[in-house]
Amino acid sequence: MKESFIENLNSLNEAQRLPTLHKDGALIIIAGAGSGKTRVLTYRIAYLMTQGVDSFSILALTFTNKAAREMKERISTLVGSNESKNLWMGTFHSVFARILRSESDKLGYPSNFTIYDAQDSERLIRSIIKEKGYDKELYKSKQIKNRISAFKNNLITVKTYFNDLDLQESDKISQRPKMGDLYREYVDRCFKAGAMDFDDLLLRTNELLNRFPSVLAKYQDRFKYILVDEYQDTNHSQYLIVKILSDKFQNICVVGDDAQSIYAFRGANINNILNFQKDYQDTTVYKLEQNYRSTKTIVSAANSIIKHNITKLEKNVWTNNSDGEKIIIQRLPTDSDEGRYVASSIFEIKMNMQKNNSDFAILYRTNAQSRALEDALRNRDIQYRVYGGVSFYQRKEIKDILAYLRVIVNTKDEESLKRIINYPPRGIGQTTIDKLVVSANENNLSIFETIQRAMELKVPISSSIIIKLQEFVSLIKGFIIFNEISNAFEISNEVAKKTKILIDLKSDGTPEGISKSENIEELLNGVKDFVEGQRDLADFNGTLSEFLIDVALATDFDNNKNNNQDTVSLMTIHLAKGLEFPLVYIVGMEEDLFPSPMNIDTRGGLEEERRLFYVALTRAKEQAFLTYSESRYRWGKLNSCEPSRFISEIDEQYIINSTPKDSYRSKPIINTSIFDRIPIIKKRTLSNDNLINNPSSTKLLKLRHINSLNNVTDNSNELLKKFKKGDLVEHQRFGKGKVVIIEGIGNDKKASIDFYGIGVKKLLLNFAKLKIISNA
DNA sequence: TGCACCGATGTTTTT
DNA sequence: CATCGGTGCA
Repeated sequence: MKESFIENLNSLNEAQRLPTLHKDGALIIIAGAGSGKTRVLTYRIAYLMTQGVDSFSILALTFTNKAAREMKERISTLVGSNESKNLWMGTFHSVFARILRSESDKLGYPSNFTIYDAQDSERLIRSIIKEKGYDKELYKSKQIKNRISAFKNNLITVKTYFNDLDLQESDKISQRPKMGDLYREYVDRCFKAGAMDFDDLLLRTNELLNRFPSVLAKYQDRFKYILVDEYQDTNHSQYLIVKILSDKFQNICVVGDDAQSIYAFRGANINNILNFQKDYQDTTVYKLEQNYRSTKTIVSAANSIIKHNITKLEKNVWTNNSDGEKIIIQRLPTDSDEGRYVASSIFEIKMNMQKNNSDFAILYRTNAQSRALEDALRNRDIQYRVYGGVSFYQRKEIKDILAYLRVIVNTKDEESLKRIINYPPRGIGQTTIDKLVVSANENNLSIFETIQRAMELKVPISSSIIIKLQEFVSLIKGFIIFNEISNAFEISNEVAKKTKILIDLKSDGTPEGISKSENIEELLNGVKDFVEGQRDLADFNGTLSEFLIDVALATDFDNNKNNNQDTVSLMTIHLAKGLEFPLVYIVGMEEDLFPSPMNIDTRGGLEEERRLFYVALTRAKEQAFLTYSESRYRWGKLNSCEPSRFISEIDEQYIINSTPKDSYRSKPIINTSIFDRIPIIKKRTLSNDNLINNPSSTKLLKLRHINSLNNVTDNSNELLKKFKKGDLVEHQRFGKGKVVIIEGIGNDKKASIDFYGIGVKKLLLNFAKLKIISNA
């Protein structure tokens, strides 16, 4: 084992090997994009273990659970799975949720505390605002939630808030004098519900470590070596946890890249990495500057972008890789054209260069942009997977089942209880729930207790409804008993069956119902996998409460369904951090979108957007494509757009700016995609000498030919083909209107029509009863 | 109380 | 455009 590991060490370069073999003390590794920082972390942990450090004493904090899992796998191949079994690796949130779980009694929490996700928190805040009768225009639940989150991430407790006149003053100025009350009530209600939100997992950990010296000593002694990945994205709360835990041994290794700090909006403090040397005396600073991931073109282009930022650590990222292809910049008329362009381009590159779907990623600034891309990929029969967005666990039907499970584990969980008390409908309406909430708060009881004691508490509810409530209580109590003798899978199955949720959805006949029931079945499979997967782990039993913690902190990447399928990846740039793909499309390169308009008023905000662009571009190994549209649907309305300022910040020698003919903008888009008419890399063949010798570019020359073979046949009836932009039409219900745009193909062809006095409607031409009055 | 429909409203980014 | 909350009727 050891010999082969030493051999492996030789595969590291000098800059990587030095921090890898640096055993004790504080070290910071400034790692440029693609410089192999994960490798250094992995090898360093393995090295520590070969030096006699027990894996039990190592804590590694990563940014995603997926990163932790992968790293752990690699370590176990290096040193053996038995040796690495006890490593503590995971995100801040999941590691400290685990610790809190075993120490929660000290803080007055049940060990089965519920973890509220962002949606739960917001719902609770909304209902508090409503109960208190505050103006919901002034107190927007989302804003309140963000503010509370910011308080927590900066360790401003309710008490601190009320001791801080400046804070209170600033809320008064912004017309929210009740902010403090809301904050207090929210914290109170979470506590009563036995619930922690995401920020609590960090805040309460700080509380735990600061208030209980024995607990602190226990974990300080245990974690003799601490490693933190993506240190540039830690917030103040996380920073303090790391600081206090590492205080005893000071064996702390942080890895990060200030140029890739992109989470300021959730409290990430770039100063944590900039000031690391001040926090630990005798810090050794290492820099990884050689990029192994990308072509010279990508690396240089990315450098030319980040150069525009003032706040940064100096470093010089370089590569020995080949020049590679230039970055293609493509302008398009609309967002659906953008989708078609990307889909066609992927299709053709796949054909000509023997690429798999999984070699491609499409990155965007906002989740909402995925739709047009998905439509286009589906039309081309290209398999894809969208990461993030509304994740699996946030779907209504999933959250409903999970709400049952959460109540079973913790009956105080208010949000979950409200969710299921009348689902499926059992005659318990909003008024009843409101009365229960009021009574529960008056008597300092949970809603579940209040229901059971409704009579003696004299809650003004009719006896017939009380009976219904009792039935609900018995149902839940039955589940609780069942759960005591079952694993997570058995109880989940029982809930889905007994409540009839699964069967009702399945038999309602609608496609939505079917798909929902399938999702629930998938959830059940997931629980099963969880139970089976945990079996060999010593400190896990596959219980429901373990599963719920896992689920609350799971992201899309952790959902291992379809993981081995060959799909194009679609995700936001944020989610793409840490990943790499041979071919990357960055779409929506427009002002008012990227950079986000919310972030352009301050230098710091704009610089963060620029770092985001830097992250996006440096995901690409071989080639990057940037696209922007001249118009885009937003909130159902067509808006015109300008190219992003970031495009002009890229050094011109690295790009090919493909500008379509002026004429094609005005042409109606009918029957064929415009990309069947316009060769994708048209400009390349004309203007770029040094690409001619490149074997891959000769392959690309054939693209035009393939294009013509790939026209999509339009099987819609003849009449439908006649509609075009500008036509005056009449609809049975909406009256007269003008065709604004036509999109889609075949039976999917749609027309957006501006009806007089009604507005723009999008109609499926196959179904809409439309008559042409006059042609454009 | 439940359900169907309507209109208002909102989009950064996520653990 | 999609979701959500509110309203009004059975």
